[in-house]
Amino acid sequence: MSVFLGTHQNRLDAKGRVSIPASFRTALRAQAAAGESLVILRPSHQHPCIEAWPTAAFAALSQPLDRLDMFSDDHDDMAAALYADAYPADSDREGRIILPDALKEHAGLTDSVAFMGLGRIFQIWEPAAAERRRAEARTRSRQVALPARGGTSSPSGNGAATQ
Amino acid sequence: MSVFLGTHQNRLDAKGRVSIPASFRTALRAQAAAGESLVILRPSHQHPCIEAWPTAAFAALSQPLDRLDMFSDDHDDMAAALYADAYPADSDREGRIILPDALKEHAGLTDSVAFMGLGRIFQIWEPAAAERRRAEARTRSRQVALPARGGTSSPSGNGAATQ
DNA sequence: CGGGTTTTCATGGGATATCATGGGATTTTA
DNA sequence: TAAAATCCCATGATATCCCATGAAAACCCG
Repeated sequence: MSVFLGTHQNRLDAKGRVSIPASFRTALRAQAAAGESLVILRPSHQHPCIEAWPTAAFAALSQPLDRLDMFSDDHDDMAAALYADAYPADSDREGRIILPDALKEHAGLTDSVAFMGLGRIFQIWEPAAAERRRAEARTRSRQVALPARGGTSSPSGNGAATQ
Repeated sequence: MSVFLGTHQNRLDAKGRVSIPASFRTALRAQAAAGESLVILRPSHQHPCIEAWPTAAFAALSQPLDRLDMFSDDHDDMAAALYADAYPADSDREGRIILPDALKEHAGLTDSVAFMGLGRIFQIWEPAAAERRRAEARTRSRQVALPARGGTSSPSGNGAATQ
């Protein structure tokens, strides 16, 4: 079920803390098991933003690794791609997290932060970049639907898709 | 099944609340599962108005995403287009909701609000804009009806859900 | 079918809880 | 030892919850 909806803007304070929006916080807490981190943060490979994964969803990403020989190059490559840039984050009592400097730089964050819900995960953006990204996604998502008409492309059936 | 019919006008009050018309409320409540939001609000991609989706209908929109590779650009675009501008809303005991500022601005809402039923969903408009839109739709639907002589356009109003 | 009663609806307001923001003290880490 | 992280507390704004009221709609009875 989708849980992260909408785009919410909060401030990054002088101590480098930012409040996770309450609805995202509630959704993360509902999914986090005892002793787990609240959320896993990693740089997006597609955009100048941070991806935020509930811990269970992130763990599910690593399941294909289990099928690889632990000493193979494939295993090593995937493990590096998955784990080496990922950071766990827990919030303080007020629901704030601290973002690692490398991730802040990747996303170009300075004083305000936009939390963009994508259903199963959310992304953390510089607010103006987030606005541009949403506009781009609206445009591109129309184009996604159209070329799949004849069923020739591998994303099947999304002529039915949407908006 | 319940459908959203008619156009109803209510006031946006000083606290930013507006009553969902009783018939729409009844239809939404009939469809909402326990623990679900009553309705999902998102900006229309075609008109200066807000689209209001029963949560189940909105969830159905996301099913095509499941068929895309989660790490593909197409998936990311559609997830952003679908979720990043969508906000869940629950009503208070009197059946009122609060509209997010971004959506109010998109629809140009100030003090009155028009709820326009479109069958499976409804739209929320500034009342004068709603009136102009209904007039335009009447004109355009006549034009559509004429070439559809062979019954090509009569299959289901799936135009309702899209931009 | 009309009049009276009851119920529902939309609107308004106040109290309380939550949220986001800010700051200081203490502890941990490099 | 200094910087960073964590913990704790406070506050204004907003959302949520609760209650009231007049108008309109629905209902009932003769």
